[in-house]
Amino acid sequence: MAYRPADQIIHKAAWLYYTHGLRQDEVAQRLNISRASVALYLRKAREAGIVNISTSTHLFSGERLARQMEDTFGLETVWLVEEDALSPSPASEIPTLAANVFLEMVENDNRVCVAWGRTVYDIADAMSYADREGVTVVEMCGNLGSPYAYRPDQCTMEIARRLNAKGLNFYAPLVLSTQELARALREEPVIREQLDGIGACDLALFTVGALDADSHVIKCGALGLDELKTLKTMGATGVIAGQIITADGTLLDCDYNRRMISADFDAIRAIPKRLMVVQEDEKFEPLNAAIAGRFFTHLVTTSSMAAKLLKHHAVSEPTPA
Amino acid sequence: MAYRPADQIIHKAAWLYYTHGLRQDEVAQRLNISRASVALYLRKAREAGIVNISTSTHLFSGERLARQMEDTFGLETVWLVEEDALSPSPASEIPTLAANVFLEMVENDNRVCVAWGRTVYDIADAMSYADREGVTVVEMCGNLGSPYAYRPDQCTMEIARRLNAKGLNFYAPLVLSTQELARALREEPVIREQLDGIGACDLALFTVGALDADSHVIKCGALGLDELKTLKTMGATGVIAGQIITADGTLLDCDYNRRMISADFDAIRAIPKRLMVVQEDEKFEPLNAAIAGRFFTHLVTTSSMAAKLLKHHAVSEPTPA
DNA sequence: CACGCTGATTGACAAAAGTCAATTCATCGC
DNA sequence: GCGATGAATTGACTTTTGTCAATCAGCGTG
Repeated sequence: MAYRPADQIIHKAAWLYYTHGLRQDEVAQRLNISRASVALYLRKAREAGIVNISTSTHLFSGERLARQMEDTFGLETVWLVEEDALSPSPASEIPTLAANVFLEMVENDNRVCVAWGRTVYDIADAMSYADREGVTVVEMCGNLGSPYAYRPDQCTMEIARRLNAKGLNFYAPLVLSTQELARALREEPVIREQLDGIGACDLALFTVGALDADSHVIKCGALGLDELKTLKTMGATGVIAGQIITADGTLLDCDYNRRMISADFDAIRAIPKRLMVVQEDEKFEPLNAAIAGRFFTHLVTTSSMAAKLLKHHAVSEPTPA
Repeated sequence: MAYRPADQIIHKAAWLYYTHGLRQDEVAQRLNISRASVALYLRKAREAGIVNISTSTHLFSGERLARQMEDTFGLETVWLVEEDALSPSPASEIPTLAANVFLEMVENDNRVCVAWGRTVYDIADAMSYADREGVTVVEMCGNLGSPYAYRPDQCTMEIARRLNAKGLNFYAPLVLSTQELARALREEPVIREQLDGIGACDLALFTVGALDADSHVIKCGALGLDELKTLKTMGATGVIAGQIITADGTLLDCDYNRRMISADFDAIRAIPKRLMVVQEDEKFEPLNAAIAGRFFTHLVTTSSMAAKLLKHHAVSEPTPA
C-alpha cells in the first residue's frame, strides 16, 4: 500500500483523541491544524476503521442478546434469563422476572388486560403487592372451566389483588359448541363491551400456547386430540388468547376459532404495550408465529430461546451486507 | 448473575448510542429518562468496559525506521514512538502504545504469558478493557516479594482483568537461596506444570531488565550490589524473565541463574509471538543482548533507541552495498 | 501565465454532550 | 408515621463537537 501523508495525520489525530483523550481543540493545536479538520479526520478515522468502537460481547452477554432481539424483531424491550448458569431454580426465574417487569410497566389509572394459563398464573403468584391506583384488570378472553388452580378468572383476580386494582371478568366461556351461538353471544351488550374494551387497554400480559397433547387447550377439554391433529395439518402452530394461529401469525381459518369468544387480534395489537412471556423451550414454533403476527412489543424469555429465534431468523432471511 | 435493572439500562443506553448511533437525547427519549442520565450511563458504560474504543497502532509501525528495524533484525513488527513529536507525555506513550499493540495481538482462546516489572505494570495500567473470550494469562517466572505496587502477581492479575481472562499465578519465589532447593522446587508437579505451560503460549509480553544499582533485581533484594559487580565482570548484560544474560544473548553460567525459578529460554522462544517493550534509553545494551538471543519477534520502543541499535549494528557488521 | 477545476481547509454557527447544584426518591432508624 | 440520610435523577448551564458554506492551494490546460 502506498504511503499517504494524509493517513498519517488522521492516525495521529485519532490516536491523540481516542487513546489519549485529548479534546479536539487540543489535538488541533498539537497538529497545527484547525479544529474543524480534526473533526473531519476523526470521522474519516471512524469510517476507515482506524478506531473501533464496539460493545462488549462477553460482559453482559445476555444483555447483548436482548439488544439483538430488540433490533431484529423490532421489539421495545427484551428481558432474558440465563438458564444454563447457576440460577437458583430456573423454573421460577422467568415468572419472577416477568412479574417484576410487569409491575414496572403498570402505571396508575392504567387498564391492563391479561390472558390466562399456567405461565400467567405463575407470574401472578410471583408478583409482589404494588401500590397502584385506579388500575383495572380485564380478562383477555373467555373462560374455560378447568380443574386446575390456574383458572382463567383466578389469574385475573389474583393480579388485580396484587395491584390493588379492580378486576373485570369475562362472563362467557372461551369456546362454544356452535359458531352461531358464539356469534350471538358476542353481540350480547355485556360481552360486546368487554371485547371492545380490550383495544382500549394500555398494557397486556399474555403468553403464546403450544399445541401438543399436554398443552392447555387439550387438557381443558376445549379441543380433542383428533381435532387437534386435523388442525395441525391445516397449519395450526400456536395459541394466542385461546385462538389458534398459523406459522405466519395469522388466525387459522377453522371452525374452532369461529366458536371462540376472545379478543380480536387487531384489538390486541392496538394495545401500546404488550408483554409476552415464554418459559418453555418447546414453545419455539409458537413464539416464532407470535413474532410474525407482531402480537407483542415486550418479551421475557430465556436466552437459549432468544438464541434459537435469532438463529432461525438469520437462516430464514439472511441479512444483506 | 442476579438481575440488576441498573446494568440493563446502562447496557441498553450504550447499545443505542454506540451501536445504533442515536443521539443522547434520542436515547433519553427512548428510555424515558433525562439526557443527563444518559450521559452518566454512557460514562459508566465506558468505565465498566461495556464499550471498547480502540485505535489502530498502524501509525507507529508505518515509519521507515521501523521497517529498517524489522529488516535488520528479522523482526515481525516494530512500533516506534517519536519522543520529541506528538507525545502528550512522552513517558506514558510507550506503555500506552504497548498496551494497544498487545491488545491487537491477543486473540480469543489465546494463552498469553507475561513477565513483570515496572514497564509491564505500566502497560497493564494503560490497557483498556477488551472483549476477549477464553484467554488465559500466565506468569512467566517466579515472584519476588517487593514493596512496590508492581508486584509480579499484580501485573498478571491486572492484565487478566482487562482481558476478561483467567489469571494463573506462579506459586514460587523467583530466586531461592540454594541451587538444590531451586532444582527440587522445579520438579514439584504444580511448578513443573506452570513451567511447561509457558512454551505452549501463543503470545508473550515482557521486557528486558538492566543491571544497574537501581534496577529491579537489585532493588528487590534478589541480588546484592557486590554480587552484581562480580556478575558483570563475568559478562552479565541484561535480565530476561529474571535470568541474567550475556551480551550475546545466552544464559550466563552462574550460581544466581541456577537458583532461579523461571521460564526456560527455549520455551520462551517457542512462543510464536513475543512482544518486547523497552522504554528507557539506558537499556540499550540489554536490548542488544536480547536481540542477539532472538528473544522477541515484536518490539515497541523509542525511535532514538531504534536509531542507536541500527547504528551499532552497522558498525559491528557493515552490510555490503 | 491566467483560468477553472478539484479537493483540502477553515471560520462561524448550530447541535450535541458534559457537568453540577438542586431536587427527588427510597431506605432506614427512631 | 416521620424526619434524616444517601443515592439516583434531573434542569439549567457550559463546553465540546459537528456541519457547511466560503476560501484556499495545488495543478493540469488552453
